[in-house]
Amino acid sequence: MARPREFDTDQAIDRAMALFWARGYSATSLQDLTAALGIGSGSLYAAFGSKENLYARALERYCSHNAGALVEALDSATDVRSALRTALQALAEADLDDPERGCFLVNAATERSADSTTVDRVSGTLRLVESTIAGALERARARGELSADKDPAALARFLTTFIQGMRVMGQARADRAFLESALSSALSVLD
Amino acid sequence: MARPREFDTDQAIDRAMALFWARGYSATSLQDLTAALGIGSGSLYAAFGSKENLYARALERYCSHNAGALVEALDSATDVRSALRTALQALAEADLDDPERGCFLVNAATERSADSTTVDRVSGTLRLVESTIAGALERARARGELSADKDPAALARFLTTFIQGMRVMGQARADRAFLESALSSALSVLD
DNA sequence: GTAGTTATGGACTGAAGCATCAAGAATGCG
DNA sequence: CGCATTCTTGATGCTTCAGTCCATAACTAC
Repeated sequence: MARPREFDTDQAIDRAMALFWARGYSATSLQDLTAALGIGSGSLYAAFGSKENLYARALERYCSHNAGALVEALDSATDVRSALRTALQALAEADLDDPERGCFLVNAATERSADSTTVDRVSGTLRLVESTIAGALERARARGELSADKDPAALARFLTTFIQGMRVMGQARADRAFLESALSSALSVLD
Repeated sequence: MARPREFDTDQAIDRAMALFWARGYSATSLQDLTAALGIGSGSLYAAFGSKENLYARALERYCSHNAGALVEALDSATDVRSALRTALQALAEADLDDPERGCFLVNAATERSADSTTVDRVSGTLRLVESTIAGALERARARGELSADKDPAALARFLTTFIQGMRVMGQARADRAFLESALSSALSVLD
C-alpha cells in the first residue's frame, strides 16, 4: 500500500540503546543517533517521534531484556544460592568488561530522575526484580533450602538494593576482588 | 593591588554544586550557572577556567563534605552498629526528602564515567568511605563488639557497596519502609 | 591623583542542538 | 500504468551551547 520502511525498527532501537547506555541521554546527540542508526533525521522522527521517545523505547528494551534474563534464571533455579551467585557474578563481570557503560537502568535512574516516564520504567523493573528474587527465596524456603526464620521479602529488598550498589561500584572502577568480596558478604545473609 | 573579586568563590561553588547535583553535568548550561551564581560568564571563566573545572570543584566539595561527615561519625563512634545505622538512615532520609537529586557522587559516577577526573574523585572518595568503615569495624572487633570471626575489611567493602545501592533505590523512589528493611538486612551481616 | 592590575558584565562568535519540511522515491492496488 | 500512501534524504530554521573579548570599573601602591 505504501513505501515500506527500509530499516529494521528493532535493530535501530538496539543501536540507540547502545548509544544512550554508553553516553547518557543528554550527551547523545541526534547526529550521533542518525549516524549510528544509518537513517536520516526525518525517518527517525517519523518512526519514533522524538529523542525522548526513542530513549524510552531503548530503556524499555534494556529493562525487559535484562529483567527477563534474571527472571528466567531464578524461576528455573533449583539451588537459589548458586543461581543468585551466578546471576550477580554475571552482572559484576559486565561491569568489569566495560566499566564505562555500567548498568543502563542505574544510569537512567540517576540521569533522568526528574522524568516520570523513566522513573516509572526503572521502578517497575526494580519491583519485578525484587518480586522475582522474593519468589525464588520463598520456594527455596519451602524446600528447606533457606532457613524458616528468614524473611524472603525482606531479603529480596536487600538483594535488589545491593545489586544496584554493585553496579555503581563497578562503574567506579572497583576491581574483581572487591566485587566478589562484597558479593560473598551480601549472599551470606542467606545463611 | 587590583580590583577584588565581588563574589564569594566558596559560595559560588556551593551553588554550582546544587545545580550539577540536581540536573547533572550535561543538562546544566552556562546560562543556568551564571544565573544561579549571579555572575557573568567572563567572571565565571576567569575564576574557574571551564565548565568541567567548575564541575570538578563542585564534586570535590561534595565528596569532602559528605565523606568528612561520615568519617567524623564513625571515628568517634563507641557503638559501631548504631553509628552505622544512624549514618545510613541519614542517607536514606536525604533520598526520601529529595529523590530527584539522589547522591551527587553516584550521579557523577554514572554520568561521567568516561571522565578520568570524575572517576578518580569518585573512586578515591569510595576508598575513603571503605577504609573508614573498615577502621571502625576493626576497633569494634578489638572491643569485642564485633565477633572475632568477622572480617572488617570484607564487611567494609560490602557496606560501601550497599550504600551506593541504597542511594540508587532512593532515587528510583523506593519508600521509607523499603529502605529501612533493606538497611536492617544489610546491617544483620554484622551479627 | 596616577599607574598598574585584576574583576565585571554582556555582547559576540561559531558550532551544535532538536525538530520540521519539502521534494522525490518506492511500494500496492485498481 | 497512474494513484494514493508512506518512507527517505538532507537542507533548513531557529534556539541554545560553551567560551572569548573588550570596554569599563574597582582597587592598591606610590
